[in-house]
Amino acid sequence: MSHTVGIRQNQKLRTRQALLDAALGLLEEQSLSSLGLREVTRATGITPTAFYRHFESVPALGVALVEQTLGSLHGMIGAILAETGDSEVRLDRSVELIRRHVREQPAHFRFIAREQHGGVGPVRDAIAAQLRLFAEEVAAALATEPESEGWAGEDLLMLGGLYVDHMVITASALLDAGPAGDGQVARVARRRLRLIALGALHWLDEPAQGT
Amino acid sequence: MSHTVGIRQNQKLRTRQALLDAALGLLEEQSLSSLGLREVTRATGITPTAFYRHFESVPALGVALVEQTLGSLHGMIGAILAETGDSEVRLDRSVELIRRHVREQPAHFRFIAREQHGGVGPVRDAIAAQLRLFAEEVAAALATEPESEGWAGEDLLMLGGLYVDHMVITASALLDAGPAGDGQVARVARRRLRLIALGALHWLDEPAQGT
DNA sequence: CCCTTGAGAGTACGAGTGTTCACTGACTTA
DNA sequence: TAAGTCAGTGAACACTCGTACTCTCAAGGG
Repeated sequence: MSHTVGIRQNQKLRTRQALLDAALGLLEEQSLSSLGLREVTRATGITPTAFYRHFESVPALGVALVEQTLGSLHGMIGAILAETGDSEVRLDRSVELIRRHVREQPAHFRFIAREQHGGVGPVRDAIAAQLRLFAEEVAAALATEPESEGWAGEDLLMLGGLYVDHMVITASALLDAGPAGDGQVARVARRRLRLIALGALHWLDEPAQGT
Repeated sequence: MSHTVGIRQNQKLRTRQALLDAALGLLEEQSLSSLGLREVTRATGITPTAFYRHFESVPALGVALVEQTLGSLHGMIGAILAETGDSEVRLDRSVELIRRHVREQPAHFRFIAREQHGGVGPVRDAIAAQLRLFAEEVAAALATEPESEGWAGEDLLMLGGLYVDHMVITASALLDAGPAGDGQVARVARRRLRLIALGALHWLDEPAQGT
């Protein structure tokens, strides 16, 4: 039939995914700018030349990896913020959710943390674009809540970015701590978020002044 | 005389510094894990072999670079926090100070931002150690202020770390924005810090609960 | 059923890598 | 001033790297 995916196309996708997986594994202990094309293909089990059938370069593979890693997390934000309940409880849930994700897929988070400021321009840009998107999603979610009444759009985006940046910091700290010591990290992360939420609660107490 | 530095020792220090400077320059567009020993010596103007007279490896050079870069900033924190005046004014001064430093030595800050989560373990550790030291210095400075009365030591450290992490984020954002667009970045950074300070102000409003 | 397509193999090339070695020659010190 | 120290040299080692070729051969459309 015409609509079947096709054995061939299917196999190509599997190889492509194998390349991405192998690269992610290798990136646990080095950064993208030092990752060799041959190294990736060797770990995948294909010839160096075959790499070009899937990506035009290693940076291009990096960008694909960013989109696959962060793209799958977009639903998460809505899910957290849609939860009803005390903001305190919600923050605790958020931290716990991050901890679980970091435990389950450490390599993905390490990759993002590492390449966010890494040496490969296109990958940095791809990550920055995704994180900006996250910040906007958080800002949009916050806007629907009663506590955000009277907030300027710019300030909502500022707060969204603040939360997103902290999620990244937290993920990175959890990675560094490892499964053994991430309890303490999560504890501090909760307090940090609580302090920020407290600041947001009193943001409109006095009229904004200055710049 | 016996106490003169000596032409020889002096020249050695100059070459060592030339290696550090050359490396820093090369690291503006790549990360340490992809920086070659030959590349550095070529930019310095010495033979690859001579590198070993100064550092035992490229990662070791990276660690030296961290200490030189962050070590020189330790005085800064005390200077800012010792300032009297409104906390609002003080935060603005802090952001302005960072902006000036980033403008003057962009390569240093880019290096730290890049290698904080980079692929070279010893360098990551060196940066983490320095930043932890900064957080402790900030916490100690905060402890001397009347607003911090009643704060637990752990929470002071949490707040210190929060400030330090934000300084790093701000520096990185200033770099990405460039001299042209760093006004907007500084503006948002001020608001972020203001919100955090506001949260700290109300931290003791209600008794701490939970973990 | 044959013919086109395309993922992957295999080979080869020049360039770059970290590291070792014996060496030179200017500085230091006794 | 003679002996020793040591920063830097230059050649050679055994790699790895990205990329350009040609080639194979199974899948899929006419």
